[in-house]
Amino acid sequence: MGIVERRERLRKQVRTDILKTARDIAREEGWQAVSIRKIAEVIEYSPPILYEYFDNKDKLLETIRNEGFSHLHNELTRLKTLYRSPEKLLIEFAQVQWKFAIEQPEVFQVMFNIEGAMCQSRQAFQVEFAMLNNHPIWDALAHIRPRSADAISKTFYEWWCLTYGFLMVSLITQPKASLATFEPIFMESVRRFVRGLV
Amino acid sequence: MGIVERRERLRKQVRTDILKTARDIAREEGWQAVSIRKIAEVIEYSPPILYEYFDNKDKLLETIRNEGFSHLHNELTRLKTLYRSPEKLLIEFAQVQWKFAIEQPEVFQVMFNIEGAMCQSRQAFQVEFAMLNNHPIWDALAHIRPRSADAISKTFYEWWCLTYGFLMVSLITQPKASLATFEPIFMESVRRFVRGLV
DNA sequence: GTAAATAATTTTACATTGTTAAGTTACTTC
DNA sequence: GAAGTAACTTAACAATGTAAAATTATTTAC
Repeated sequence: MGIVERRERLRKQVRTDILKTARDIAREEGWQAVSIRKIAEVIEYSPPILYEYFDNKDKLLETIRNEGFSHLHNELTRLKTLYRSPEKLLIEFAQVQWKFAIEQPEVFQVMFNIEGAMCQSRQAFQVEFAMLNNHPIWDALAHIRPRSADAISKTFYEWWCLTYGFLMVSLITQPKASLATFEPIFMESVRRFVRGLV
Repeated sequence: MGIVERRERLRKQVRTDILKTARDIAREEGWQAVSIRKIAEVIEYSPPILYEYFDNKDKLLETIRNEGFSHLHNELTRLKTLYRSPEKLLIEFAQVQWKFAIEQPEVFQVMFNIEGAMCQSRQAFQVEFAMLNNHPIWDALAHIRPRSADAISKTFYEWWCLTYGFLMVSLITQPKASLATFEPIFMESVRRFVRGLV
């Protein structure tokens, strides 16, 4: 009997719709405008239905945040298979980060609690910024200049502050239309950082 | 008759109390917890009184944001009188920025719409990031390495992305208790940036 | 010193929010 | 088709920003 499967498929679809709708509203009107009721209206269900899929609004945002971080992480591991040179990997990944932040600003906003997005869970940060080896970026830095784990961890942290920091400042302070102007400045900063590593 | 003056003084005091209370609540419980009613309760007035002092909640936050930016700007001009060397000025100002962000995180949060703070007005950014000469930082960069105005403006922007970006990433992703750990990393990044300018 | 005028403040109200509990409808199984 | 279960909605609560109306306190004019 495919009844259970059909139900499961439907559930999955509704869940995806909820997440997509939240992102859509956020992109159009900002995260302050995202409410359970508005999402419910768009997906044509009553508001309490959302609580069948997410414990609360915070967990919904947490899901979007985690998807954002794991999307970038997947891109990073994909790039690792493409480029042997650690320098190239860093630069290409920075490019991917920029593209992601510009194309999906509403996800980036949730990832870092900026511009009205607010998610309590700090779990994603502990994963992203864990200063352990075996992270592709950490490895790349270690390959470019082998040093003590502590020294590399420091550079690892500087990397995230440079890339994510640049993106945050740009997304927060610049009007959307003029953002493209800053991409070359960003990429040049990244290249200088990579050059300065040796 | 000093009646008008007395009233004016009282008004000023209440206004200050409102701003201070907002910051206090934000520091203790975060900006999501700051509500007109809660502020009113603390200053022992009914909620609508707040609208005699600020058009709305957004304007209240805008005031805190502007005060934050002008405080830093004042510190910068103060430092300019203390240090002749532009390199020294940059490094000392970075130190002031760090101190400010750590000691008054709730103000920093409003300045950049992070961690639940949300203020629509972008006015402060236009002032802070206006790539014009006569800004102490812009001047310092121009003195360290004289170039075209465009080239300096680019570096000027990189400066803000480095300093504010580093602070944002740190404030957002790190638990308050461990923030102190990152100060030397921040300062080293700034020094490398300054060294790299020549 | 009292009445009128004005300023200061509060009470009441409305729409919107997240979220829960109770109720209802639709579907599946026997 | 009846019983049981899953899916869903309605109604409700407390908290929010904010406006209008009502009230109280203070000042001014006589």
